[in-house]
Order: sequence, then structure tokens, then C-alpha cells
Amino acid sequence: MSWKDQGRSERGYHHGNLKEALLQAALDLIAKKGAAGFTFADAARIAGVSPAAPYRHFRDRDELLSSIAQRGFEQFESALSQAWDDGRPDTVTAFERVGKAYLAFAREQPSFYSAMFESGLATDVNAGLQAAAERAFAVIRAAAERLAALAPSGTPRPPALMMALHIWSMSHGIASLFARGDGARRKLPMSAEELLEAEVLIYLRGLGFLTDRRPAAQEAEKNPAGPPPGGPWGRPR
Amino acid sequence: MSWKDQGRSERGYHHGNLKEALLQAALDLIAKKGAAGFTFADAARIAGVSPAAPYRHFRDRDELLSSIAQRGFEQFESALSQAWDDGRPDTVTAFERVGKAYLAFAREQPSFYSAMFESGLATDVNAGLQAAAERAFAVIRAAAERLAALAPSGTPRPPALMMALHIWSMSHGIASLFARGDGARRKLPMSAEELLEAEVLIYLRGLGFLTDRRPAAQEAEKNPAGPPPGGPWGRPR
DNA sequence: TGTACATCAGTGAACGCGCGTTCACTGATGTAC
DNA sequence: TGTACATCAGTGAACGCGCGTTCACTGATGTAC
Repeated sequence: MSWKDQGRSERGYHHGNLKEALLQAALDLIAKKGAAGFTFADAARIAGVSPAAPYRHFRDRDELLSSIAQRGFEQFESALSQAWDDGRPDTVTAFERVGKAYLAFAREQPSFYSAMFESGLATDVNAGLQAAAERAFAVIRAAAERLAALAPSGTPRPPALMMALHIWSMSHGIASLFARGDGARRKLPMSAEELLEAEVLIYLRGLGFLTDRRPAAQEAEKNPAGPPPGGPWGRPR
Repeated sequence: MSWKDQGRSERGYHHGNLKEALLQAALDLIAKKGAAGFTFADAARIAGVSPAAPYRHFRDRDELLSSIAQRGFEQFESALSQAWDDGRPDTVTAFERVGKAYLAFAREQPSFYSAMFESGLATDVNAGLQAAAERAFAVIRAAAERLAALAPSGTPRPPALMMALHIWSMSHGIASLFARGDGARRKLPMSAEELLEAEVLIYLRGLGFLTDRRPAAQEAEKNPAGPPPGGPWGRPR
């Protein structure tokens, strides 16, 4: 670095990785001020470039925001399918893991979560964004299909799409009410994760997949795991 | 009206009801542009007063916004308790009505709902706001208490607070994903109301309050209502 | 019933600010020959 | 290997805009006597 670099520290005329830097800056800003509070000019400032530079990479502020939402859905999809792990070791256990992964994502990536669900972006504007959102939901849906297939004989098989929508809304409800990174939410007698786990277990029992205090579905898959102590809500911490 | 009133139509120097007019204007703006998009100046413009006038009634933009949120919670509380109707004619029926009222509020008062749940207001800043929110939640909680008391003998009684949180998160999840006024959401194979109703019924059955295809809790209250046709999700439209 | 005066709820002009966006430009990089 | 040139990714100054907020002010209203 020579004396010429005074204003522009640590880099030359070209940034080299501005697009990524802007996305990262926007994430930081969203974390700090919310999806509505982030500005194009601020992102440029943080990235250390002039306010005109971002226009080389994004048509406008909205395009940057929907890029973030799309990446968010991609990472979300990845986190959920990793948690699902194709239903191993058994469907119910894997399903519970997906729920935890959902909350973990909302908590650990609040900026992505905001951009995805609270930024007011019209999903149908951007085909890539919509497709990414669809793929993420498809993970939940696929898991629900596998669960639905476990319905005890004699019981009507519930529609997997409905189950997927139920699970999604439970997760989203708990995430947005109780598991946000910003913390300034209601205090709970239990963690958001425990709350969701209990809710899902009660729901699954309501579908007949878990007989009283014993995971019937797991048995159907020959899994020797014992019953949870005290039912879904009685779990000692 | 004389020739002097040209600029200021239909009213004299004093507005007479500016505070209410500003609140209404803000609601319209939030409906149109979202909670983040509404501006103090715009509200003044719609109310037909100068941009300085609102400061006679609200310290700043945030105070107006939290006034709206507070009123929203008050109306919400009122709608929910009216739906609950002290558990008449029986607890489960009344409980279902509360769920419908929740969605109806989110759908019919999207501006209030935004201000209440999506504006990023710190609830603990304003004591009145926090208290109003608390009173609204108390309705759900009271209903959950009554439900919990119906637990079949021999079954462990579930904690009412947990049930209330579950019901709230189901309702909020469905409301914010599927039942928003802005419409630009995912298409569903059923209405948000049906989706929530099915979810709650499955959940209650999971708690043992509804025996298979028959509302046990209602029977415990000597209600002669028959079983819903086809289980919670099989309902013909 | 009338008058003086305090109080209240508006006005309108002005401010400083930061935003999004545009423009002609320029330094750096890559490539054809 | 060197040179000419096209392309790319940035600069920095400027614009018009609308915002939140302040200020001295003024018209209307209410009240004491």
C-alpha cells in the first residue's frame, strides 16, 4: 500500500468482490435496523465504495433485497434437508430434527429470515426467488409425505400437503413470536425449541401416529426407542 | 363555506378531530405501504393539515405507531373475548370460534395486525401497549385454562400456558403466512380458516380431548353435537 | 350579556439530512495480434 | 514479449425529492368577571 491509498484502505481501484461485500453489508444492516431500515447507500458505505458503485451489480435496492431472500431460501433448504437426512434413523426423529433446524435458522440467521418472510417482497416478481422458496417448502412437504405414509392401518391417511402446511405454520408462528434474534419478545416458561417439539408431538399424536406415551410410528419402523418420559409436555429439562 | 375556505375545504382553522383523523390516515397508509412505509408527513397530508400539526397530538412518529398498535390490541382483545363468549355453548365450540376470530381480525384489520406484530415496536417501551397486548393474550390463556380443566380423568392435565402459546403460535403462523390482507401469499388447497380449524382439532385430539371422530370434551359437557364428518381434515367444503 | 384575556390547535416557511439515481469520467484488467 | 485497445468496475459530483422537526405566528375557543 502506498501513500496514494489514503482514502481507500486495503484495496485498489477495483474492489474485487463487491457483490459479495454488498450482500454481506446488507445482511448486517438488516440485522441492525430491520429489512425496511436498510438502505442502498448505507450498504455501499459499509463496503467502502461510492454510492454509485452498487448499480454495477444490482439494478436497484429491491434486487439486492430479493437476492438476499433467495440466498436465504437456498441456505434454509440446505439446512432443512440436512436435518431431515432422508428420514434417518426414523421418520419421527428426523421430523423433530427438521423443526429444530427451522428454529435454529430463524434464530441464527435473523437477517435472512426477515428478508425471506417479513420484507414484504412479492415472491412472484422474481422467478428464482419463488423457485428457491418452493424448494425449501418441498423439504417439509417430502417429510410430511413420509409421515403420512406411516398412518396406522385403519386410520384415514391425512393429506400430506395439509400436514406440511400445519408444520410450517407452527414453526413460523413460534419462530416469529418467540425465537427471533432481536430478543425483545415475550418471555417463555420454556425454550422455543421445547415449545415447538411439544406442539409437534401433540399434533402427531392427534393424527394417530403416536399412541399414548409411545411413538407408534417409530415402532412401525422397528425402532427400539423407549417412550418419552411423561408425555410431550412433561419432559424434564 | 365562503370564498375564504378555498384551501381548507369543509372545515375551519381548527380540525376538530385531528387525532382521530391522523390515526385513521396512518391505518390507511399502513394498509397501502406497510408499517415501515408510513410517514408522519403523509398522514398529515391525508388529514388535510400542515406537516407541523401532528406534533400537537403525538410526540413523534413512533408514538403514533404505538398508539395504533395499542388500539389494535384493544380491539383484538374485544374480538377474541366476544368470540370466546365465556365458553358458551361449550368449551370446544367456543375455542374454535376464537381461532376464527383471530384469523378474521388479521384479515380484516391488516393494518392493525401489522402495527401489532410486524412493526418492530419494542413492546416494553410503552406500558399501555404492553398491558393491552397482555390483556389480549389473557383471553386465549383463559380459554386454554378452561380447556385444560376438561382433560379426561386419568390423563395428565396439560399446562394451560403451554396450550395457550401453542394455539397462539398456530394462529399467528397461519395468519402471517396465509391470511394476510395483502393477498400476495401462497395459494392453498383450502381456506386459512379451514386449515387452522383442522390444525386445532388435531392438536386437541392429541391432548386426548377429542376421542376418535367424536368430541369427547363436548360430551363431558353433555353437548349432543354429533361427530364431524370424516375427521378434522376430511370435512367437505 | 358583554368583554378581556388565556389557552389551545392550527399555519407556513424553513432547516438540515440522507436517500436513490444519473452522469461523464477514469483507473485497472484482459485480450488480440 | 510487447503493445494497442476494448471492456469492465469503480469514482465523485450533482440532482431532485421527501422526510422529520422547529419556529414564530395566528385564528378560534373557552372562561372569569
